[in-house]
Amino acid sequence: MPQRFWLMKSEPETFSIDDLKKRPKKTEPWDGVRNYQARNFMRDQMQVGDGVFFYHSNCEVPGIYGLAEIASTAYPDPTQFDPQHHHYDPGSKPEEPRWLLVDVRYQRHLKRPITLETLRQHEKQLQGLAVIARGNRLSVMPVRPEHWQAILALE
DNA sequence: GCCAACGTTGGC
DNA sequence: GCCAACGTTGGC
Repeated sequence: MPQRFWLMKSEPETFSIDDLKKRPKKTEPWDGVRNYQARNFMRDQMQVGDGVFFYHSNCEVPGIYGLAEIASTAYPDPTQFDPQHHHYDPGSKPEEPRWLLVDVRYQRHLKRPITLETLRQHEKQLQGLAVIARGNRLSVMPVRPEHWQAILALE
């Protein structure tokens, strides 16, 4: 199967690309996804080695700040079973987990961020890129190979 | 199955 | 902090 590409959002105050770089093995379980469409991408399509744009959302300058890769296939997100956890889901049972995650491994920072504003400036070239679509709220979204290349060329 | 109310996301 | 967009919930 050919390599796929993804864009994954994180609020940098919660977990930034710098945090990912500091993790043991530079790898982190991407927990807390509680959206079925995003879960299905992880469950059905993500493969080890897929490319990831690490996107900072809900911050001063939203945009892509670094590159990462998918480091595992999907497995159950343990935080869904922890009553103390912010992402606890009382409706999910261990024998039938509702929510999954993948491990994400740091690759590198971009020389400078590719901001949302920059992406929008290239909307012609990036037709269909979900992150610049109006009202889009998905935290995990696919990036077409031609868009991946075009965005990297903006670095 | 409809749809109003509500909660969350996330840019600005 | 505002608020538009949109997903989810729950009454009917």
